[in-house]
Amino acid sequence: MMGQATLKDIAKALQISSSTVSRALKDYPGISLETRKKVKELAEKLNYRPNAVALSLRKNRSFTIGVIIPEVVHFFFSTVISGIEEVAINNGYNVILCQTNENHEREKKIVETMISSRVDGVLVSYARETHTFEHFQKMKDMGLPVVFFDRIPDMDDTVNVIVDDGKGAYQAVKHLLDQGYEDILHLSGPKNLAISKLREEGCRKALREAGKVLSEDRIIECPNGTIGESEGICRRIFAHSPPDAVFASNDIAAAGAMRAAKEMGIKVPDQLGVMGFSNWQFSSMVDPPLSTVSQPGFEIGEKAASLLLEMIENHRYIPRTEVLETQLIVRKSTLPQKTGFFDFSASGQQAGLE
Amino acid sequence: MMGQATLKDIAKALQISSSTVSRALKDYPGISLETRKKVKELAEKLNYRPNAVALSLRKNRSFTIGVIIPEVVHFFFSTVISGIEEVAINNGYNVILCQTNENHEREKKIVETMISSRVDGVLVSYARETHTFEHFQKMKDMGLPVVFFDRIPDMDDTVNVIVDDGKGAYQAVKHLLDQGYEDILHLSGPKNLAISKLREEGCRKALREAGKVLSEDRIIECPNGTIGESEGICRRIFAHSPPDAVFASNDIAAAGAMRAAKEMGIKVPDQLGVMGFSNWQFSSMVDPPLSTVSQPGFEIGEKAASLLLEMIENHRYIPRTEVLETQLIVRKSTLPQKTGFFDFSASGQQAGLE
DNA sequence: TTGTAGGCGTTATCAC
DNA sequence: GTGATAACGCCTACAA
Repeated sequence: MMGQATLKDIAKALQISSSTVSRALKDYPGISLETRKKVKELAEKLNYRPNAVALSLRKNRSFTIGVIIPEVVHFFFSTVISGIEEVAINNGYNVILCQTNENHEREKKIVETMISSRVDGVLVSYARETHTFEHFQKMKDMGLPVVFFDRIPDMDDTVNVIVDDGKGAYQAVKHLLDQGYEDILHLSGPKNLAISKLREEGCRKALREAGKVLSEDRIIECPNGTIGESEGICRRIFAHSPPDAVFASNDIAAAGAMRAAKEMGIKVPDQLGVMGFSNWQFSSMVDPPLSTVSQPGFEIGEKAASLLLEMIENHRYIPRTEVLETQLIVRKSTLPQKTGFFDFSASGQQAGLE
Repeated sequence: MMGQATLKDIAKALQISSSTVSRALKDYPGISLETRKKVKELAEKLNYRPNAVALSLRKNRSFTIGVIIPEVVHFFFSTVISGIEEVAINNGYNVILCQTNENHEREKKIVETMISSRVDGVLVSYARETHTFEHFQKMKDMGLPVVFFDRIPDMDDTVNVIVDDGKGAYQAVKHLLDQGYEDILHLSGPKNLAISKLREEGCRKALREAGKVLSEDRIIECPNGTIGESEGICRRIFAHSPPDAVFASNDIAAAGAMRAAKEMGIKVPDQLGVMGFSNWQFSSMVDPPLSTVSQPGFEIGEKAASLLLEMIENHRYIPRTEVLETQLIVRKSTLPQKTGFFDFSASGQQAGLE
């Protein structure tokens, strides 16, 4: 058991040169049938597998892409990864995965190891803590292809893939208004993420069109994004000035609002409409099922990976931002009795999963 | 932009040999302070990063471990990955991630690329479709360290990390019986997975101790593990011979049972107790919150990765199976009124998350 | 204190 | 048809 067999091993055993072995295995022209046969048989017998590391070194291409994300346990990110993986594997690439846990220092270290590992390109959704982008700039300056998804940085000439958060939020809030809800509380995400701003903006726009304004005390930041956080916040607000609907920047926050409502005896959806964002797996399972805005995670991953492979193979790229559409998912949490449970007339909605 | 700087580049620019550069950068003894300084400055300026690929080739060590799992979107697996990553990154290893999507052919291909990539070791939870293990045996025969987790194969001398599924199931069913439920329906997982058998066995044992038997029509397989599947199955069964409790092999199936019950006007937990397995993220958010058995996913990942690194660094190993404990999580779905909502007396339970 | 040479596994190039 | 050689980037005996 002296490790993996190499071309040299086969060559030595067969008393031929390793270049011949290499050619025989790849069916190059100009190798006698007999040699080819002998080589292939021995290779099979010795369980020969080409050494990808040696190949990487020689070709200066690792056929590996790096993925930097906050956390795999987020349903959204795990679907994105599936999309990335699908494209990668179909094109002969491996995926190296690193999680920042939303930590900036860790992110910087990860960038270093990505560079060292000589990945052919990197897909990034940066950490919540990240406000400066020199580490990513460095990769770009080295000529390493980078595609940002979901969270896009304040940098020049990047390639990005996002969903139309503004429009998604707009549709969500418009739906709430269409259902007759009037006083909307917006639970927003971390202020430093562009997606938070865009969702807030979409929310404002829908209200504006209805002749309303989102007053400052009707928009509350949920920086941590835990269910406990939003539950606490909602409980306080429901106690002194209850809204009649909540539009949360993500489903977890929405679930917190539902919990608070339940504990305080506020009926969802009749006394309070609740709308989330992201369509987490649990959203269709809570009671009442949660209306939300679905983001095409798998497609984002596919798109981002495709763009990256394109950049890698073409050695050049056009800076741009690809915007994918969200989809409003209307469930029971925003369908008060008065408009009827099965009234799906408002706008392009669709029933829940499965 | 001629790619990454190499030792040679620095050497040439400084008119010294690349071995000197190498030594200077690593603070080897016997390099003049002056040289060292010059080298380090230039390295910094050129943004030099050691080429991990070259290192891998030379040392015959890639400092990369492979992870083969069915799907990242499963909450359980994503927590396992987090545990693996944590250990890996803290020990200077990268993680290559591949999903089988429960597909056997894909799994075999993945094993090939893992071998080609010269990963230093592999962590595996194999596909549901997989019934033969030659591909894993091949890795083992090549001397490639492998650790199996959660789903362990029928192979000799392997290293495994699992949870005590039998005991977890036993505790779960015992709790149901303690609560006064009598007629228990078991929704089991795919029959070919050892975990399914163990959970079923634990279920039987608890019943046996209570002087009952699990009759054949009270154990139903849910091979796909979707919510729709179990919902359909339960609806049929509830219609002609309703049990008073369901013990599902996973939370998704349990959620399906709850849905079926809700649609048929069966009250959970008073008319039907529902117990899941795995403690998915959504389990605490459904209504009523779902009792379940939590598996320490993160710890499984940590343990499996630690064992693997140990095997890698020691070049030898002792076949064994590490068994981690599950934890019964009692929530409202198995606490009928008659025993009181806050009666946590039965056995070592604990309240839900957050 | 520094340089030289060889090799990790592969393949492209040139030579016979 | 086949072989020898060099090169990818790095490290490390061994030499000087």
